[in-house]
Amino acid sequence: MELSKNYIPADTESKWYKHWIEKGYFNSTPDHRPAFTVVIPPPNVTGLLHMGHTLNETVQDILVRKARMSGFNACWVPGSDHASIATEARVVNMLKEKGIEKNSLSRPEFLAHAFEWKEKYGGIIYNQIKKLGCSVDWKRATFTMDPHYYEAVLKVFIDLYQKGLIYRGARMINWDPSAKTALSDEEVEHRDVQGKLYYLRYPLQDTHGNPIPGGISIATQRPETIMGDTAICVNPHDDRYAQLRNCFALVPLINRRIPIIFDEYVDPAFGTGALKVTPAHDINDYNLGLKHGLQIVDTLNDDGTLSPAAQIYVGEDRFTVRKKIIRELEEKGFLDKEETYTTRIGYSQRSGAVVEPRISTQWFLKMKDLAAPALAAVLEGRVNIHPGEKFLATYKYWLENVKDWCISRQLWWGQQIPAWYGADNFIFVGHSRQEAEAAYAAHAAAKETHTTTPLLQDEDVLDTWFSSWLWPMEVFHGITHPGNPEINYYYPTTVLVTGQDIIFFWVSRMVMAGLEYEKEVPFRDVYFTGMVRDRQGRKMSKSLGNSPDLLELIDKYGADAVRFGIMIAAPAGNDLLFDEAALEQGKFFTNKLWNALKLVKGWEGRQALSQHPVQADFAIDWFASRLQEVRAEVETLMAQFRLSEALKTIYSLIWDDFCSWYLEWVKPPMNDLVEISLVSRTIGYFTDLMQLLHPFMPFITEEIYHLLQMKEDDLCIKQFAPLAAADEAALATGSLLKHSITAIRDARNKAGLKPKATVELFIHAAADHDFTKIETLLARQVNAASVTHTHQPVAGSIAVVAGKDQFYMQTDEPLQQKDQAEDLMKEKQHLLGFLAAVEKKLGNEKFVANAKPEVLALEQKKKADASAKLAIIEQRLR
RNA sequence: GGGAGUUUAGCUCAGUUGGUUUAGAGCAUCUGUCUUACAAACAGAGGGUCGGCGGUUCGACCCCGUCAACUCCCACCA
Repeated sequence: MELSKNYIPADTESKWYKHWIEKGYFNSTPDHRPAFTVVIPPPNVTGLLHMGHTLNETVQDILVRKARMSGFNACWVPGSDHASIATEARVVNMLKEKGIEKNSLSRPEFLAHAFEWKEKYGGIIYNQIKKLGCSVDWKRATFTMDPHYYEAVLKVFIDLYQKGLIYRGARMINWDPSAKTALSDEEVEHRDVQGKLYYLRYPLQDTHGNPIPGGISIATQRPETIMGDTAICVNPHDDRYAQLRNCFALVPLINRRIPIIFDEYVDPAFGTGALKVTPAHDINDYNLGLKHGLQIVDTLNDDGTLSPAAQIYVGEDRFTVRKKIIRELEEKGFLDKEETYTTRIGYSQRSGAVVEPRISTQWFLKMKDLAAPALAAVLEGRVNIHPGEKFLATYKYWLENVKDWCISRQLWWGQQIPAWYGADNFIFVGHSRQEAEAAYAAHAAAKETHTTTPLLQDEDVLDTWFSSWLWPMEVFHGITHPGNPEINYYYPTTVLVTGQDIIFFWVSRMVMAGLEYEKEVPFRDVYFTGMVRDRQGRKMSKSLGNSPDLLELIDKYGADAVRFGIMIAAPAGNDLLFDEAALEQGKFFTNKLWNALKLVKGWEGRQALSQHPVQADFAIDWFASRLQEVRAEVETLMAQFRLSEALKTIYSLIWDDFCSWYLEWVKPPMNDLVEISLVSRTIGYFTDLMQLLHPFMPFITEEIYHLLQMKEDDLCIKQFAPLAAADEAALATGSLLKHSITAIRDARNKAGLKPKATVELFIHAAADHDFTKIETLLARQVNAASVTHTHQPVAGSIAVVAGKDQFYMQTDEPLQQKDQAEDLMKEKQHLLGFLAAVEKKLGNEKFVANAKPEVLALEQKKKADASAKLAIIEQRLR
């Protein structure tokens, strides 16, 4: 057996992963046990796991493994999302590289290419999830375009349509000219951009059509949209423009006559106080247009080029036109000036293109009635958000001000909208073409029309989130087969772990869908992980190149170290600053575990009965209690989702308590025989520690567990024994022992004793301190030839005051006591000051009157302890 | 513009209803040591006026006010 390893080798990792699957540990079927259900936030099917996913997946695996080991029927459902826009964009690019244009293909042909792509790249994500050790139930893997899922999405669409919640309407929407699709507000990212503000001079005409000299100057960032202007707007209280009532302006270059309108919306202080109104290309202008009954001139095509309505520059790209038109305006004297200006521009989150506000016919979902119960569920605590208050306000605000959801997308990759259109404004929404045709025929019969216009299905697909919001239900077929045993058993899920950035896209909408279709929230707890940033605090992004490759990291450090590194630095809900140094620490930790294993395994060949009758007894008792004490702490921390702290606690238990204290206390001298019970007890503790650590670092713990037990069918991943009570007295004595050893070592160092120098130790212990159990251990740890209790200072010795105890040491080696008097004086000063403060406090009537009894008792005890210590010090100084 | 959050050692963070915390941990730094599981270790050391100011209190990292810096979300003025 090779024990000196850096970290667990990759083949061992995959060996255990396979073994767990074979033994069925990841599988779940409904049974008598309570369920612990987690559904994975499905990653984009063609994506790669980035560090944000790694964090999320690790957190979920920790919770799931912990629950499984605690006796729950743990079920973690994996899956992936078809991610309509992002995936379609990638498929289109892939086809373009092959020289195939999307619009040269039929819809089925394109979908065939897309599914082929999905088969090829969809496995990458799953492979990464495996490498990370995620204990998901692979049999349940779901894709949001699986046949049953597809059906569920349509069913919900039809149902909501029939309930009157879905409607078709013309709206100003966010248009992505690159993907040629509408985007929801949430899919638009606003970024500050240095732009230019152009001041254009529009000629004016009075009510009779005569020119008014001078014209009017108007500021705009988008000179290419002037052909869509249908009014000039000024503030009615702006004296500068009061005389322009009923006058007209002429759009430069095309000389279209447009009215001057008055509205308080315009801020007189901004720009020139006059605004050009382009209802087709700006949401605010659109609203103004509605209010004032303005004409709408749409000067753009769906790909961002100018339409014939623009009259000039037709067919040229909007940004090219901007450059050209400015030149022309300048040449023709319409440009007054230009200035630099910082503005916020909307970008498509999916394609990166600059979003164009545009009027278009889309499908919408009314949100108001769905939002109210979803808000109530959270406010009433039926869904608990972690960490606490932080996201509650945002969630509340969004739901209270929710707008209707634009759910149609002009794409092919996704669930095609089950709506059919015929002549005579016939619209049918239903499950199949047959149904639609029957309805169409009936419609025609009723109207007595004999049209030959064919029935056409809506070309658009539904927004990806319109499928994702059913995720916690449909992974258990809850929509397609309501009330089936699985949905009844697993729903609501226990906890959702996701990034805080999709609280609106996904979390709130899942709550809505869950309440609508299961009459119950989809999850009890939501744990929001922070954003993963690099060590300079920058977002991880492809463009910065600061997002490390997960598989490379696993290759370099091992999956356990990656999980350790990412968890140790991830405070709940706060951003995580990713630093490879933390992964290194994880690797060092695994190394420490190997070394401890090496020590314990080394004992196996030299066991004997009763070689160390007394010496290790206390240590063994103490560690049993210490282990239970920390397990209880870890339970509490994990119940509060304070995973990072739980890991730190376990880390310290293993490194400090187990390795540095316990193993040192019980370790027999080299080549000595080892008592059998010590070996078995130590192995017992070690395996317990492995089980405690297992949710965080599954591979190494399983491997070490196996090497300690050497039993094929006994795995670390199994259920963990229930918590036992800790012996308080043993814990207190253990602290006393640690404390004493530290204090004595400290004094030895200060006295300049050699590390191996032997001393004689005299203890003057406080009344409530019992050293009898630990004297032998203490003596060994500090190289004391003998330990004696004394009631007198020992002449010519080194004295240590530690707490209420004092230790004296005598040695044959020369002592260097030079610093001692100084140290004691310092401590005396400090104690005097402290005592004065306590006495002042106890002398304060108001304090004594108001303080709780236990606080008062504490102060009394502090005073007594400090006085006792002071007495000892004074005795020494004399 | 509106809202939320953060600010404690060089870095990342703890600090639980204000009272043994004259503020703790890990990492990093420095100094020793290859000591019999472990130099990927062990033994030491240095490092903070708890963002600034003011207030409440016998007592404030903790409560209140104010200012500052940073982060995020929402809305968005041409």
